[in-house]
Amino acid sequence: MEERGISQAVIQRLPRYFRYLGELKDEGVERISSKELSELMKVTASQIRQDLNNFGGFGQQGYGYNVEYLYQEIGKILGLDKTHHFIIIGAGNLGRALGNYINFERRGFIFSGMFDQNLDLVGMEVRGIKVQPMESMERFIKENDIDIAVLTIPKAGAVAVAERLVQNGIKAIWNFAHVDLNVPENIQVENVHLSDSLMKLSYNLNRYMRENE
Amino acid sequence: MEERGISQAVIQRLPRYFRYLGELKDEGVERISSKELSELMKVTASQIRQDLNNFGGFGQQGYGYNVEYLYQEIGKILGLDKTHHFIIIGAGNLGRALGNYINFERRGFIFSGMFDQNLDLVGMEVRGIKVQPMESMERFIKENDIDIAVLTIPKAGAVAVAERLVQNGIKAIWNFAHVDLNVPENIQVENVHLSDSLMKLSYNLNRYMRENE
DNA sequence: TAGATTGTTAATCGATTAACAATC
DNA sequence: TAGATTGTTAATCGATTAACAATC
Repeated sequence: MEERGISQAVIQRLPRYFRYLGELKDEGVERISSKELSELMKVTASQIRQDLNNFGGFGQQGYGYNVEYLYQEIGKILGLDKTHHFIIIGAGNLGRALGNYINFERRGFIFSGMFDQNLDLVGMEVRGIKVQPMESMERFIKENDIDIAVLTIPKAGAVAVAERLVQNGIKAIWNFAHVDLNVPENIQVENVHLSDSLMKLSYNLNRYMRENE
Repeated sequence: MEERGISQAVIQRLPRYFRYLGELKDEGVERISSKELSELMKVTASQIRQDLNNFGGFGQQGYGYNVEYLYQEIGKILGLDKTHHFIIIGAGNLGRALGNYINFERRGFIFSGMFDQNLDLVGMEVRGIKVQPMESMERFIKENDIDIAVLTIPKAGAVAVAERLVQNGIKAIWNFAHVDLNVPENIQVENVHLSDSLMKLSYNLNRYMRENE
């Protein structure tokens, strides 16, 4: 499990580079220097060069970076050249919203199955995928080469479901449940705690208001 | 606009403290030491004490922290004792999912209005709130004391809509559009870039797979 | 070639952890 | 009072920024 020593702070910035480079590419920009990119993204040129050099030298002295090439390379670093199949656990509003989001497919994430405890939702279709009962989950994971699970269920059941997912070979969990999962460290978990995010916004909003009236 | 010098890293951790304390409170736990809490949350006791002491001394030597009191105090720091009205711009799947999420009300965030460009969606109801056309937005914001806008529209229109929101007195934007907004610095923006989050998961998943086969 | 800009080392800054005196 | 645990200062660690030699 040899840690490659690249900090999560760096990883977190890669998708943003990827996004800006994608836009530059679409605009037909061929090359860009770290300085130009830094002005666009409002970060330091130093940081861009340091971040990229964690993964290799993608630029050329005196020239800068080739936009198309760098875009492709960051995509590879992020693993977007690979295909992963994912399932969504929880067919509520949020689960259905994510299931309907077609852009994930463009990045290699294939929506393959959806599950819910609530039998009223079973049979419902989301983008051509039929919601199945929880009992079918184990078998489905194994037979369909699923390695990512998206958890959009209430926090009460989330920890137990996460354990079941792991036992059946899930390698990564995108967790929208408002609870910290308890899984082995070789399982990748990415938390999206929406209410935490809203509370942070709330803090900043109230602090600003306090200071200004 | 005097900066109070509390880092966003600290702010980001507050909702998690709040969540754990809420659970302890519900379990009837009366007091807890930074050491016990640190074991529960898998952080250092030092960090907990440092974080809290940015806002004042909430504990007592030899005793620890009173759970109920600390919970309340963190809630106040986060501004959860105040009420804020928010609107959702974009009545697509994600917008509707957020509109249907009732827990925000419990924290003082009141879902007050919803808007969409698509006239097919106008008139639709989400939790008792009728979707209105974009033209009604300006007036609605002013007449209903709205200070938070949730942006769940495609990135193409997001930057322009954000500017309109700001012109009409919105103080904070919870941005789900996959683009960086360009608003004055006194406007609070909290980004939730879902695909960035998924790409980070992808990186970690692929790195782990690379290292293990 | 001269100019530009990278890759990388060194300096700085900030955040986390450790230690301990204060005190309940 | 003695023991426990905070609040806070000092030490360490890591991340960011600056500087510059290498090189296209």
